[in-house]
Amino acid sequence: MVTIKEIAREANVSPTTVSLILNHKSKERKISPLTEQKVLEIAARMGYLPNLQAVGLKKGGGQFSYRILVFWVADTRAHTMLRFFRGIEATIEEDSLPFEILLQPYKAGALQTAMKQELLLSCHGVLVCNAAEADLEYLDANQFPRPIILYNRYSKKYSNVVMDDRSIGSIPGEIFASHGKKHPAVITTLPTFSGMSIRRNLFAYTCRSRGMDEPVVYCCQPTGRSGCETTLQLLENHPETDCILYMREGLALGSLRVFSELRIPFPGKLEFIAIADSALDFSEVCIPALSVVYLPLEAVASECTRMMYRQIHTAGYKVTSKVIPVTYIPRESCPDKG
Amino acid sequence: MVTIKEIAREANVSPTTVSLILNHKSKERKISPLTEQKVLEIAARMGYLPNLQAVGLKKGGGQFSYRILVFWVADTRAHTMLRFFRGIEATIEEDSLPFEILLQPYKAGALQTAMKQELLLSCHGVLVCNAAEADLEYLDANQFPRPIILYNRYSKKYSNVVMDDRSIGSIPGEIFASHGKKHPAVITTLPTFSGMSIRRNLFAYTCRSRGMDEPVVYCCQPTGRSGCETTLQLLENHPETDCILYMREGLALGSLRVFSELRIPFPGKLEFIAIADSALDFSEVCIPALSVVYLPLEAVASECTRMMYRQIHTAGYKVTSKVIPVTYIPRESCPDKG
DNA sequence: CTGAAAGCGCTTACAG
DNA sequence: CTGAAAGCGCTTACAG
Repeated sequence: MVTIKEIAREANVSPTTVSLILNHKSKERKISPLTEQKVLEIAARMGYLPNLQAVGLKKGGGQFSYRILVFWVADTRAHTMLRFFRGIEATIEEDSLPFEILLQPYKAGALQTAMKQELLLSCHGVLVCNAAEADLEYLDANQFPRPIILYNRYSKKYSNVVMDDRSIGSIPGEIFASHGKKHPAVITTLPTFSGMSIRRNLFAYTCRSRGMDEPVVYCCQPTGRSGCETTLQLLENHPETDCILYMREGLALGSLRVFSELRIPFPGKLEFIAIADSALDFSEVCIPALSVVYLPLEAVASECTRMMYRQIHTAGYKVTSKVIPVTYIPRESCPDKG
Repeated sequence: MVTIKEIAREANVSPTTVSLILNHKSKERKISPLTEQKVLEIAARMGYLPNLQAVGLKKGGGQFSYRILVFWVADTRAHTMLRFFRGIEATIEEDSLPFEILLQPYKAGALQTAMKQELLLSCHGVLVCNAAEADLEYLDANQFPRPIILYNRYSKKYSNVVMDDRSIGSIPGEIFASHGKKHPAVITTLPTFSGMSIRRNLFAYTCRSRGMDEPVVYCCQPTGRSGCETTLQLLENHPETDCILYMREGLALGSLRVFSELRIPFPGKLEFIAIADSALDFSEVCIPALSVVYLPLEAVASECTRMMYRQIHTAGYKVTSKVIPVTYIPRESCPDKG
């Protein structure tokens, strides 16, 4: 990076003069227009950019806040992250935390590439979201200069906040069982983290232990259209299906068209529940309105934020894990029985 | 902020020792455990936090990238911002730009509060999104130390990238007219920026000039539920309505329940078009699938990003304005006529 | 086991 | 109109 000094040398003036000119103080300090012109030209030619750290160190004096780096995967889970972020923002405001949130996108499984040493040093704390198994292994195998908290991933080494994956899976199972259902199905995307498998396993386990069939599992792309097509396949291949668990809200929303076209009534023989990971307020007005296991993303975000504050402030803060409970919201797709 | 020096004084050791201890180098440098303990304790008690700017200045040597601050309003427009962000990320990757994107939420109309001098100095460029009128006035009335680009707002003072608001309004008008519609309606939220008014005005203008009625306008909250209720009211009060423009996609999605319950068929007498500002891929599978004026958020983001790069790199870069065209996508709610 | 000193890149009070 | 020098808070090679 070119510095003010190099420009000064090139222009045959002092660093002081260069600094003044670059900060638009030529007028008030009466720098000659010629000098100004020359310096500006050279700065542009050399591609000068201020070193923000030096500027900050000199001007800011102290700092105003803690910088938190949030690593998140920029893929279809974007809607989820949105609620998560709003949860962080809300908590920062609520607790008047001096936090500055910096987003750092990364590719699933490539956390290692994104977690540069210099990047870590430029923040006070790190929140890792959506870590894949490979990412967790990387975290486990290395030491880092700043405190790290995991969102929705289990860990022995790092503090973490998770949702109650077991309940997320068992609740729909219990409900379908109590409604006398026998032939369950699951529509899911490829699992992106272990929690998804836990949810599915607990659903299957609950179904079995309540005397239902082993759930039929259909896997699709994370789009509404794919949810739609997959649901159609499921119903063609397994017409006996009487209850469906959608592992993502978007898949359930996509499927509505199928139910409408096949004239499947709600309430009726078929019931379904979706795990609602999105920010859509649309699930309550669609037809049928979705029964959902509502993921408490804001609560998780809030806990992550507060845990981070404690972690940064408390020397020798111990690894802690917090499980946030989930809510079930019955609506038309699986109405409560009196 | 407490510094390493102050801790050193308090602990009766040198700053060097404190630095070593705080950087977990006690072992390799054989600092006595007593000293370590003492310093750690004092640091914790005094609430020490490293000054990242100083750390960065010393360690990083140079910098690795340009830091861009994105001011955005954390409200219901969150979905829009999501697509916008992905557009930025995609362009950064595509062009291999050395950009670091920092999100700075702010409240509509309170940009002034968020735009602290120290914050601006800590970045290389600023992208202001969702500015309200008051925010634009603030920007116009003041000078800033870093280049500023406006997203989707017109300005004489700052470079900006806007969507073609006139077409966004006129396209639906032209289409309804060509389908022989006579009684248009608009369902909107309160306008949050001048572009929304332009869209509405152009729609009304197009309707009038094509011999249709003046559009009936209904205003609602930015939720699916409110869109649903408002549509019901509209149809009760104005049963003659034969075409509707929804100013937000979420309002149209919310209204689907009404059409279904009133057994209004598509295709049929009634047609509607939505301005699609969201990231939902759901509009193509809902019933009826939505005809939309699709806002080119990714293209806008891409242009903002590239413009920022030029702005930062080119001394004396002039104020430029770029208009991004929109696309119309016909679907079931307003099918194309042969 | 510990410390004095140099220096990262900038800004600014002061001197000329 | 311009420059020499101090200093922001840290890290680290070097000396002891």
